[in-house]
Amino acid sequence: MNMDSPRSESIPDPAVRRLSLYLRQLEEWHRQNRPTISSKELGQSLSLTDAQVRKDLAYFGQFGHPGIGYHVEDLIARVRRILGTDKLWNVLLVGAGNLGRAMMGYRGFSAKGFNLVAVFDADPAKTGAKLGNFTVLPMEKLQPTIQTLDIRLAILAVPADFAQIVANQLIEAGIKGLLNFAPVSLNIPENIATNSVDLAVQLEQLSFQISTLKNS
Amino acid sequence: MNMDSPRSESIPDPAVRRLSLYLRQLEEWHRQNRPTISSKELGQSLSLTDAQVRKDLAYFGQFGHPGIGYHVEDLIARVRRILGTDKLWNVLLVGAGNLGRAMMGYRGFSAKGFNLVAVFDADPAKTGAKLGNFTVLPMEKLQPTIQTLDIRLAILAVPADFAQIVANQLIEAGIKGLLNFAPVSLNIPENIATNSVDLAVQLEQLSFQISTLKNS
DNA sequence: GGATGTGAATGCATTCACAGCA
DNA sequence: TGCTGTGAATGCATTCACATCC
Repeated sequence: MNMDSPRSESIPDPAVRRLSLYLRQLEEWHRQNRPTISSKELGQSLSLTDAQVRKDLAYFGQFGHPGIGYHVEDLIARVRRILGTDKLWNVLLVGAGNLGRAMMGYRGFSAKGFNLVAVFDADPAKTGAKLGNFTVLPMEKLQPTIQTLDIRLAILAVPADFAQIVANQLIEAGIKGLLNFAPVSLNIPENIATNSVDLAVQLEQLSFQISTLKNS
Repeated sequence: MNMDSPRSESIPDPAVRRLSLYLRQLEEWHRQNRPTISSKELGQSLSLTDAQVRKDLAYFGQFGHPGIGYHVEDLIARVRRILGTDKLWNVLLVGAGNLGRAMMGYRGFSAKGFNLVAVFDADPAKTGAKLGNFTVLPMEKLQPTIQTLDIRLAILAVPADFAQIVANQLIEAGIKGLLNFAPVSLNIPENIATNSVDLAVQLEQLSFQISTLKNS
């Protein structure tokens, strides 16, 4: 069962976040038919040190070749395996508003191992409608759909006031990971993975940086 | 080496990120007419320790009252001042695709101190069209618009292949902060603030967490 | 020579624990 | 008593520096 994941619990969280960025960069080099890459180059492309890159990758195994670097195609496969995206994940979306429709239109999912397979909305005025390739389903269909399609990931694109309620419904229905776009802090059990993106928070961080970056 | 900005440079980045979350939570309590809040409660609402909250706020000043806590309305004003969102920021958007249109439709900007004032697209088929309240402008209008409206923040919602090019144009035209939704690592000068949101990266992180969270 | 992998050293961020104030 | 603000202690993450291998 447990082959080359020696110490899952001692891996720094920042290292895992960077792993996704390494992968994105590696895929770019792969498109350019670059066969091999050094930790130095990989680091430079993301403004990191070479040591940082090597240390990060070494948490998961020995993927490099001294004197040569990392084989791009091989490392991509390894990183995907680590992140769990070597297999395809079915994903559902709740919220057929502006943001939800943007998600439905996003063509980049499948290349990264994700498959948007169902869209829900609580508003009866929206359910039944055909938006792009999707028919918007009512919330009652949540549980059966999740089970039938073995969905573990959900994207939450509903108004702030409903986010916690819908999150509860999703977890109740068996979802294991939640990507939340509503500007609220969700109260989520320990065994459910969650991740939030708040547009206003992002802009605030820029505002702060600009306001305090006068002297350089 | 000795500079006269006492703490501006020694504030941990994670503390600044949490500041935005504190603000969001405080605003929620303010809507509920909660007059005062303790570091304990504020921490619990975000799964942080009370000491963490106090230490974070103390980087910026002494805002609390021993025995009582923090005055909600006052602290909101203080935090907004710190983040720079006590004044309104004009923001522009590049990219009138799916995601761009979602941004145009987002009603939550102004309450947080941001004002979307102009939308651009490189595609001549899109420029001139009226989308919602916005007329999509061609890229040639970038520089004059930025200067006329004193825009310092930009949201980048263009395809990956164009992100770097457009980023360069924006910086050239005087933009100081950049919120990038394209799945690429931008190469940006030191004195420009930047922040990225990559949907696939977010999902990958969830995938990893779920895959390695079996034992709990 | 050119590059990795990794203990050791450094540097940050978080937590502790307590003095001090309302 | 209840709560803040903060030095000191702890715990993590990053960087250094070098043995090792192609």
